[in-house]
Amino acid sequence: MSDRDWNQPVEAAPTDRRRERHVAKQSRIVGEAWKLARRDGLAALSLRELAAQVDLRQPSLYAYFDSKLALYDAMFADGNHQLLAMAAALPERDTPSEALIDLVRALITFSTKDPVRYQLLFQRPVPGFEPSPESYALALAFYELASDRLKAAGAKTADDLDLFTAIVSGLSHQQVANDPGGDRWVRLSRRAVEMYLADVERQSTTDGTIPRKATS
Amino acid sequence: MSDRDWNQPVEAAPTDRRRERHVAKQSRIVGEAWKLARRDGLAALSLRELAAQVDLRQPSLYAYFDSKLALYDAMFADGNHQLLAMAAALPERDTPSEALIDLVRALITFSTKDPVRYQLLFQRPVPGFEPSPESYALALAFYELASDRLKAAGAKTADDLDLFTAIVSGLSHQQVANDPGGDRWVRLSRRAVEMYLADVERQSTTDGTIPRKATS
DNA sequence: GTCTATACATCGATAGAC
DNA sequence: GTCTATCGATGTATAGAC
Repeated sequence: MSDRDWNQPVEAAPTDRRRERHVAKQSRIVGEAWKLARRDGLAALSLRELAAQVDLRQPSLYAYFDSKLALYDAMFADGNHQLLAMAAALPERDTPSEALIDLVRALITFSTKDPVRYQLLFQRPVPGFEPSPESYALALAFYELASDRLKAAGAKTADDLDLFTAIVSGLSHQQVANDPGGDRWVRLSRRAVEMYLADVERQSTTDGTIPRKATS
Repeated sequence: MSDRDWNQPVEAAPTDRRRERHVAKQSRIVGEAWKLARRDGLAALSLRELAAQVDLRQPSLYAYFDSKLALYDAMFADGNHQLLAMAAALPERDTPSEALIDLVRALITFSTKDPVRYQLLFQRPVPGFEPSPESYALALAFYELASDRLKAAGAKTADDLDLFTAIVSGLSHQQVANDPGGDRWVRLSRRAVEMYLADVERQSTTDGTIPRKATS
C-alpha cells in the first residue's frame, strides 16, 4: 500500500476512486444478474432479488442502471466481451479452413456452455430490449472477426457470408435447444465447414447449379 | 338452414351446441391472443387485455383455459396446425430434391410471415412453458413429414438429419432476426439444399474428408 | 358461463428524506 | 448512494350472485 500524495488536488482523486468503486459494483451486479438469469431465465430476472444478492434494496439499483433494459444492455456488452476474449484465445492453425473449423466449434461450445448468455447475445428473448450502439459495436466486432476468417478460407460474396452465418447459427441453436450439455451438433462442425467450403468453391467454378449425373 | 328433428333426445343436441360454441370461442380467444402477442411480444401478453378483446372479463377466461400456460399451449397447437396445413398444401414435384427445396423455402417463409409464431414454435421464449404431449405430437408430426422428404432425397444417417435441421433452423432464424420481411436468406434455399445433398452424397461415397487438391 | 368484487402475490419504477 | 414508502401494473385465484 503506497501513501497518497496529499499535495494533489483534493477533488480529482476521490472522484476517480468513486468512479472505480462505481464501476466495480456495476460489474458485481452484472455478475449476479447472470447467476439469477441462469437460474430463473432471462425474462424472469427480478430486480428485488438481484438487489438482495448485492446487499442493496431494489431502488438502489437505479443508482447503477437507469432501467432494467439498461441492465440487460450491460449484460449484452459483457457477454460480447467474453465472446471476443474467447475468439482471441484460439490457437493459431496452419490453414484458414482449420482455423474456421476451430472458430465454429468454439462458438457452438461457447453457446452451450451458457444457454442464457446465448439467448441474450443471439436471440432477442427480452421484449423491448435493443442493444445500445456501444454494445452493438461489440457484436459487430465479432462478426467482422469471423468474416475475416471466412474470407481467408475462400468466401467471397455476400451470399457466401449469409449462408455461413445461417449454418453456424443453426448448429448453435440446435445444440442449445435439443442437446444441451451434449455434442450432437458440435460434432458436425468439421463436416459442416467442409460442406460449406466445397460449395463456395463450386459456386466460383460453375454457375452454382448441380450438373445431372451421367447414367449412373 | 334445415329444421331440427324435434324427435331427437332433448339433452344431446344442446350439449353438442354448447361444446361447439365453447370450441368456437376458444378459437376466437386464441386468434386474438396471436394479435396481441404480435403487437406486444409473446411474454407480455396480458390476460386482462385479451379478455377485453373478446368481450369478456379476465376471470371468465378461466372458463376456457385453466391457466395462461394452457393458453400458450393452445397457441402452440394452433401454430403447428397451420404449419402442417402449409406443408400439406405444397404442390407435387418431379424430384425429391425439388420437393425438399420447396419445403425449405416454405418453412422459412412461414417463419418470417409471423415471427411471434416462429418464436413460440421453434424457440422457447416463454419461461415455464412446455408443450403438452398432445401439442407436442403435432410438432413431431411435422418433423416426421420433413424427415420423410429428406430420406427420399437421399439422407440416411442420424447425422444427415441433424445437419439438415441445423441448416433449415439457421436459415429461418437469420431471416427472421436480421431481415424480417425480406428474402435475404429465403433466396439461399436452393443453394443450401444442393450444398447439403452434395455433401450427403460425398459422405456415402468417401470417408467424409475432403481430398487435397492436386497442384492447382 | 359470466359477472362483480376482492384477495394476494409479483414486478418495474419514482418521490423524497437522509 | 441508499433508504423507506408508495404507485400502478401485472398474473393467479376465489367467492358468490345471476
